[in-house]
Amino acid sequence: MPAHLTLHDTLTRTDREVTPLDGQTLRFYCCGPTVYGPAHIGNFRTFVAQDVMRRVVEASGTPTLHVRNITDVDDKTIRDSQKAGQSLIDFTQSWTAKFHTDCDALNLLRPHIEPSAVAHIPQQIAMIEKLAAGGHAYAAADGSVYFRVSSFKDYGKLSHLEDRELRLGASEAASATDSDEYTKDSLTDFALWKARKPEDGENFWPSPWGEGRPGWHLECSAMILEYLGEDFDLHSGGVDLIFPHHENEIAQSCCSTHGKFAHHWMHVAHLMVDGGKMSKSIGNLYTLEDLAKRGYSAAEVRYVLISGHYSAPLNFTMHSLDSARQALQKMAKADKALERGSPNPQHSASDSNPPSSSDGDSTLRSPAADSEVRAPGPFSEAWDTLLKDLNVPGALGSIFGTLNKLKPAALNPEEAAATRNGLHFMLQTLGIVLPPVLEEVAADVPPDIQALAQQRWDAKQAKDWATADTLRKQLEAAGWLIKDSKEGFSVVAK
RNA sequence: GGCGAGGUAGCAAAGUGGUAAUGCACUGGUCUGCAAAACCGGUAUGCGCGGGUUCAAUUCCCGCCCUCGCCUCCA
Repeated sequence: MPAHLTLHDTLTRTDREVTPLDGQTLRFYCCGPTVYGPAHIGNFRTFVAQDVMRRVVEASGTPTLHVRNITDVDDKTIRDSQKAGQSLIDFTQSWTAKFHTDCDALNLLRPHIEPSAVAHIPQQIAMIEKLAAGGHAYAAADGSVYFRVSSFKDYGKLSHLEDRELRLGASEAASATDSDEYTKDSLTDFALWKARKPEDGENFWPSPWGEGRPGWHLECSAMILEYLGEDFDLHSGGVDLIFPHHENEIAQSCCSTHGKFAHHWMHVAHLMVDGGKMSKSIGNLYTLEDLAKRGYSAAEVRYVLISGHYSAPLNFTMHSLDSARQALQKMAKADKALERGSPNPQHSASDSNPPSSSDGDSTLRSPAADSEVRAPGPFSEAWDTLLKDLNVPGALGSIFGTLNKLKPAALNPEEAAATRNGLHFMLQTLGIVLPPVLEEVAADVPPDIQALAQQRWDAKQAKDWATADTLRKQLEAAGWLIKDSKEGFSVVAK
């Protein structure tokens, strides 16, 4: 199989091969969540795309070092922890735990390192000192420290805003009247260290410039230096982070080291809901919990999130979740047919795993559990498609196309086994966990329904079609479907 | 105003200089007493609009319209 993934690079605006600088391990950094509430599916779109990227790299034989931060100190975490009457640490830790629960449900591989901002204050202060020594930072009268954007000639290269003119829009007009902002030499300068304010409460740290807290952009630069060094393979985040966050990271890092910083930039487009942007006021900011209440599993959500190319906006709807459910069923059925057709079918995973969307991934059937899943087999077209800028929707289409062509039920044992291995390779790479096939047995059929169904079966055996049909309609009206087979019948919720 | 992404069947979404994957939905058939499942088919002469280049464009070029994002802390 082809060796390397090709990914679009935001900086050079070209598709480039993703290969490790050190020839061994792909080291990459993802901007993580700010933990002041549950993450929504838009946030998760980015994390899922990054997860697929990592899985593809690993599936192609390259180990990874995945670092993703937890932002646990900023205006929102401080504000909301105070509202909740909790310490910042307690507050952010509980939301971090929730984040992890959601990540597990979505079958996201845990980053190898997940550093938090408050745990790296000294590293951040050290970086500011370096910047100040190099003439890139200056302290304002109130004790805040700013980065002098004019001191970095490459500022704006990533976002291609180098020759932009600052327009004084509404938000800027507002911030310009903020006393904080008056202390900056230039409107474009950004905070490295924010002086302590009364509303910060207990949340401040000592520094050479007085008490305060680090600016948001700084944590990523400092933690990248700590765990990945001066330059590393790839940096990723949502498109909205290109400016100013990533631009500022580049400025901080390049000016405080001699490194080249990230060699590749991957940005994930936003998720839209019902054709528009998500917003709290519209009430379309869904969390996994919201969707679980509507009966949708995290696996179904994941499928929807990967069903559009990461670089293009994706429209999320309830119908897309229904569609995902059916698509997963289709895959699961194909998998089952392949399993039946394979020689020495192993213990049927689908039999041993209860249908559950709320359990952690450990109890779900994961192709990752199969030991010899290493090659795409008949799905090489899908695999090749995936390697071209992570074309997941193209790969999914190819997988179905291949399944349609192969007719899983008609393969000989060897072909079935090989096909199943290939399918699992692809599923594992996409992080798709197949659901149990919805069939026959419905555990919680009420006794009266069961009795009616039995009557219908008896009538059918007596070839009393009229009675049988009447009873079937009666059951359907009550919300139950009858499915007959040669041996008997089953009742399924409509 | 600047920068960026996108406009492909009812919905979603790939893709290509040579006439449109795939999933959902819908629909015809086989099978079934009838259904369900399964299997075999069908469903965009068309890819935002108008020009241009070309033997040939949805795919390249130009112009225009529309949607979305970013333009200081939002994945």
